[in-house]
Amino acid sequence: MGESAKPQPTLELVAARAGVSRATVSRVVNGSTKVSAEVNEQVNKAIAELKYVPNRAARSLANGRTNSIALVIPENAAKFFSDPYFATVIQGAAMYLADTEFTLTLLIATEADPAKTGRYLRGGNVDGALILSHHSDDRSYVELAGSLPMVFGGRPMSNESGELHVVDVDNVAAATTATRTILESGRSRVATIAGPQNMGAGQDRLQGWREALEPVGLATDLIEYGDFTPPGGEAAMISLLERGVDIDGIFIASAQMAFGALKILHERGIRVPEDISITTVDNDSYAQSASPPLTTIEQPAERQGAMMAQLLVTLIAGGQVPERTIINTVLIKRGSH
Amino acid sequence: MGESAKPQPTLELVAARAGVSRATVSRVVNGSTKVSAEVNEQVNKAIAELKYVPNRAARSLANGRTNSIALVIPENAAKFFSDPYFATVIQGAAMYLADTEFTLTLLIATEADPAKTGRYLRGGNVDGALILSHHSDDRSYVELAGSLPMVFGGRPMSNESGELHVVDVDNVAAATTATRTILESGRSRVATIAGPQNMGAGQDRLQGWREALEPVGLATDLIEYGDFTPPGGEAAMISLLERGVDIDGIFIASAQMAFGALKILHERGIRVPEDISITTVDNDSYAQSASPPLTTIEQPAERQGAMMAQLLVTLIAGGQVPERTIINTVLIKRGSH
DNA sequence: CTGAAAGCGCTTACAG
DNA sequence: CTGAAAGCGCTTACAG
Repeated sequence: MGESAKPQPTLELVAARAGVSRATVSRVVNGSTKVSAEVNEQVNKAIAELKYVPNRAARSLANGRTNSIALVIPENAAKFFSDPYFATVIQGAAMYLADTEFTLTLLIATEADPAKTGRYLRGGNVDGALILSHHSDDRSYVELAGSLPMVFGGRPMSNESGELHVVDVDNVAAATTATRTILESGRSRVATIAGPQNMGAGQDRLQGWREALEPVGLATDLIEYGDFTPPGGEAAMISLLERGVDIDGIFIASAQMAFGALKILHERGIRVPEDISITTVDNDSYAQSASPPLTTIEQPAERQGAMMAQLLVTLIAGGQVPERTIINTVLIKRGSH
Repeated sequence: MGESAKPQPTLELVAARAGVSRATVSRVVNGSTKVSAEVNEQVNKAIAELKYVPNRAARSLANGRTNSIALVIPENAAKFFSDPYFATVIQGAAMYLADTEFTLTLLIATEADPAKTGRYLRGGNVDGALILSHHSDDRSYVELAGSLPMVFGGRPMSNESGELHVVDVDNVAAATTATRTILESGRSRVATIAGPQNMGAGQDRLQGWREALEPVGLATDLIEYGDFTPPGGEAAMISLLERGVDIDGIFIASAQMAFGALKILHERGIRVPEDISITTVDNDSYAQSASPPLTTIEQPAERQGAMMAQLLVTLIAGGQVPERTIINTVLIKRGSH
């Protein structure tokens, strides 16, 4: 008959201690305004004394909300997680949600069972989802957008439906700006190391480079591709050099690739920016620590993540959000151009 | 009376369709062995046809388990998330759990409300927790270990209780090995750039450096500290050089710091490894892309994360796990020593 | 091997 | 402003 130690105190216990009904305790817990100040105080006192914490499962079952949000990440996560840009987006979303009632559930979209994630999302386990997939095979998520509030980070490749909400930077404009910065220092033979063409960011940055060169009558034939990583940048740089063309500028689609490219350039005694002017995207530690430090386009990744979370919360609450939200980028001039 | 569209099919619907009771459907869903093959098949057919997915909240409320695991991360997450090592640990844990019934909930231990995380963990919202905090103020989590299955990544600073489960690399041995590698190339004036001394890894690697030098009668006075980031490494390198001592080797406690130090060395025309031999810890893209590529100790971060998850799952299931699990490191020889 | 029934801890119309 | 009661969708002894 004595009180046992471990089990969490329940609403019922709080109610008994405060001398009110469970309904009233529930109202206090949920911040209902229709509770008298006096009762409100009693109940809060009991809650504090008992260290009562509401049971999520019960609450969820009763009101049909889960208070949890999925963060979907492509399995190809080795690359993904170690990319400071994505890591920072996640951080921004997580920190924003830490101040809300929502909890973030990490979902790895595994290739072994591709339907698993969809099942989970559709299974009523979350109130909404943040999608960071960027590959061409993101169709399944795009289709889910009809039945579950979702916000995409970066534009998905397969956007037929239109009824999507995405938070993105204007990658085309960013690349154009970065490329023009090279032109301003008087260069005229400008190459690019582009990102993967099965990602929106990869496509758009290549496009932006073109849009800077074409209007001024410069050639757009010097293109190599990398996977956004340092080794990818190294390989692309080598290929570029092997062409035997006189290059005096390169727009490189990510700082990590620029970093790899720089290494090759150093090894061959090619000077930056004297011989080749370089600009890139991402203001991460690669851009900052490179020699010379890289002139780059900063993407406010943390803000992007927070924005994604904020929009999703709005969506879940039944609010309206724009289909496309653009996060402004800023050009950071350093020594590489 | 017509069937409406959206609402998830319930257990009840499946039962009706399969012509059995809800209890039986529940048994099938949970893989009970005491169901006849025939009934089992009928039920599974109904489940497939209805695309039934069990409601987590209801299940959780009924059986007292949440099937979710918290991943606790210190708020000081800017540094944290962009550290490839931690990112990879998280990835390892997430991928391991993706194949289980458990879901990973990201918890940022916010400084604004330090008790919030504790409340969440104690509130019965999760079945267990993975703690990646490494600072001296991790006491609150250590204390929680009594009431909730927990596994620590890296040894916590305040380990009074003893009843802890930690997965760690042997940082002392790693540092000793790395430092000895410098000695083997005939160096005798060996400095270190150590990590933060409020983290276990920072302390232990400094200790390992000492243990390599003292037995052979070398001085252990050349110590500078950094925060594990490239800028931290730069600053420490500058301080080291300002001492005006002839240094011919440096053990640097992280690749990111080594990376920063290398930048300073390049600028001053000091050659690596000719003038100064360098070894470090972490086989990430910093170590791989540096010039020269860094001789380093690889910590299998993904495996560490997976191991943490695995041990926690065992603990939750009521199993026994060792208090300390050591992940082996491996020395990777490259051009910097 | 299978079913009826109680119960998990909340929320929420509905009355008053 | 407050309470009694039904209900959220499962699981699990308990019988049979």
